[in-house]
Amino acid sequence: MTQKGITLKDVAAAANVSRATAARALNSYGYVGDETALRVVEAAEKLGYRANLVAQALRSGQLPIVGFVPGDIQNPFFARIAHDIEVELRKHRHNLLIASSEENVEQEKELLESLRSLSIRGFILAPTSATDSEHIVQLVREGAPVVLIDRVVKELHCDSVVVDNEGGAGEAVDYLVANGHQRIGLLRDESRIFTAQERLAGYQNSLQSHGIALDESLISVSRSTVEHAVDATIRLFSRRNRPTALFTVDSLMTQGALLGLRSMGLSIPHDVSLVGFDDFNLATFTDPQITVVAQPISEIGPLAAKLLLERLAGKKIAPRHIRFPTRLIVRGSVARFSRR
Amino acid sequence: MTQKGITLKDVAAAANVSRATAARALNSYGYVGDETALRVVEAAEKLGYRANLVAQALRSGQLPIVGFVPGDIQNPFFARIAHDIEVELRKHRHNLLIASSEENVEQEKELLESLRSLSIRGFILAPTSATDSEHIVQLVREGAPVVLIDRVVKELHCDSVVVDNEGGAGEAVDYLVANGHQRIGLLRDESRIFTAQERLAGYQNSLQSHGIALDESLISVSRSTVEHAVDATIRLFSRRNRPTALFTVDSLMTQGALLGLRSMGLSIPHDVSLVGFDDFNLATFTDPQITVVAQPISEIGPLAAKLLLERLAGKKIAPRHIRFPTRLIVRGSVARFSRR
DNA sequence: GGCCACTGTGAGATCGATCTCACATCCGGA
DNA sequence: TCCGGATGTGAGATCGATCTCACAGTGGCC
Repeated sequence: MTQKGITLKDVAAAANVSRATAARALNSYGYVGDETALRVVEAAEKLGYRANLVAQALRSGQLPIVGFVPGDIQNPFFARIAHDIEVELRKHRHNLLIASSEENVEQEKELLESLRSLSIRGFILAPTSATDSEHIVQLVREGAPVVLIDRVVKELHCDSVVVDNEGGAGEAVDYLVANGHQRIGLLRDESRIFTAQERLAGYQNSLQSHGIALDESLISVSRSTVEHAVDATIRLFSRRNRPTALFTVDSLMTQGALLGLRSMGLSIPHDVSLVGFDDFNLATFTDPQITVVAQPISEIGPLAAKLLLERLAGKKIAPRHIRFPTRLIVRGSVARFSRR
Repeated sequence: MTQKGITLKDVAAAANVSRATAARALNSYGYVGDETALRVVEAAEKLGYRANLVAQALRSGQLPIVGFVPGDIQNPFFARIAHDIEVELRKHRHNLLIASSEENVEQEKELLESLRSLSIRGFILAPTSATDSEHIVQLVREGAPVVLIDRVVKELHCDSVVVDNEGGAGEAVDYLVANGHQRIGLLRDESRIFTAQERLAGYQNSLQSHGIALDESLISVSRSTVEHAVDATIRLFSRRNRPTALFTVDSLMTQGALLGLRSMGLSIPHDVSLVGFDDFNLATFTDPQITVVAQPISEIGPLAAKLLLERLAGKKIAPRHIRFPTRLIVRGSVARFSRR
């Protein structure tokens, strides 16, 4: 019903040769007479023969499929990366199977389990947890090619492509300090995630290097969704001695902050200065436009795909850990702070 | 290297039975002694046996994978749908393989070809072209389960899930007319795409029903990207007798219009009123917020997945064509027009 | 007592592509 | 003239799970 079912056998019969010879002719290996080869190729064409990849996979043990497990495919960051990976894989006749972990470790484990029994060739993975990673370690130990993106897992010997979260966050805070801010709020997500930890560290380091004491009450934690970030923002700015500036650790939280501040009647940058991590299309549509730390998002996917394809091709070298620099894009959401 | 390689044979050996019996015990069919079954299950567990899906697929002719071919995963509309489909499929132990056509018919053809040789079970497809569809017709004719979303192809006998584009566009234009607008511009993408045609028709019908003559010079065509839409907007509003209101056919074009109008110093809704098709998160971040025709996006993916799964389960009924209504969300981007 | 239905199990075939091995030819050089 | 290597081709095995068929017990019933 599903497959028309023109198999190699049919082609061989049509060309009056054995299956072995037909295979040789079509895949050009071994000895085949010119005339025979031609006959086979023509028969294949006439019948519309397409090799059954599943059968090939059974022999070779591998399907031409790569699994991508992002935190959330709806996040434009991952959607972009998925797209780029797919383009790269297509060049090598591989397909991309996307299974979103929804930032849930248990789901991540289940997904990897199920992808493994599919004989998938390799994995590109944004691990949900920086610590609960035994399942990934196991995967790598068994020899499955794995490339980590966006986030890294300690003690894991595989390629990774990440961004300089600490440096980027530091640069953002430096910029706020340079504009006279001292009470700088931080809106961040749960620390389980690797990037959150690094960005927090960047924030702390920057403050410290400027001799500004860390004030825990300026840090607000929430889940990484627009809705939760709105609440966290309101909480943060409802206290008496509120921050004069805010740094948000990802684009969803930046959006939440924007909405939260607006609902409180606080204007940017007059009342509050704002810098967000991760550029997003919305940032240039607001008034004022939002100053952000941009990630080189267009490079992450293609590079991750390339690293993985090299592994698939059998490259045996030490794991490579690529870390891209970030870039501060100054727009209009930061104002100089002067004691009022 | 990739698979540890515990096969049914190993389990059978460990349990001291034949492969056939082991299979019976694990899949519970046919006759197996209670004790034997227990022994097999225990052996399987101890060895950590997982059935090789590729081998199963070779026999059954089908992998537990569904292919999704959207116009572009980076489009939040499709990203959301992809996510919803995936969730639905996961409940039935199926995986989702995403291959973006990038709105290119040739690429769409190639992708479908390559997915077919993968023995994929079914397809959810947003066809790039309303007319060049022989390849899809062919697919359906061969019995492959196909569900079309967002767009429909004429003369194609398969399930589809779309939105009332014509009605939605009509409602948007009605609303503008009700606010006193007569010179209503249209920013639309290439007509090859089904939704574009329908939305254009809605625009035309609405004007006609209000006795407003169609003015071709008020219609601007561009590719559906923010950048192209910016240019098209500027072109449209540079002419002497410019529109007092604008209707944009998708969210990318709405964004382009926003940027284009801003760059020309035209303010919304003072100088130009705006209604867009398709709600998008940015719409509530702008000032004023944008009035849009919203699609019930959260229902499309799950329904498409359900229809497909029913087909996979063997349901043999006439193709179902679901068309969801749209909803006008009035925000602040439309002002009453009074002759100045 | 004998026959049949029901249970339980294993040998081998099957899915489709590919690979190994064996068997033919054919040719040139010794 | 004979031999070894280079060519060309096919039969059959293989990958792993599953299914068909055959076979062997066991029990019940006439």
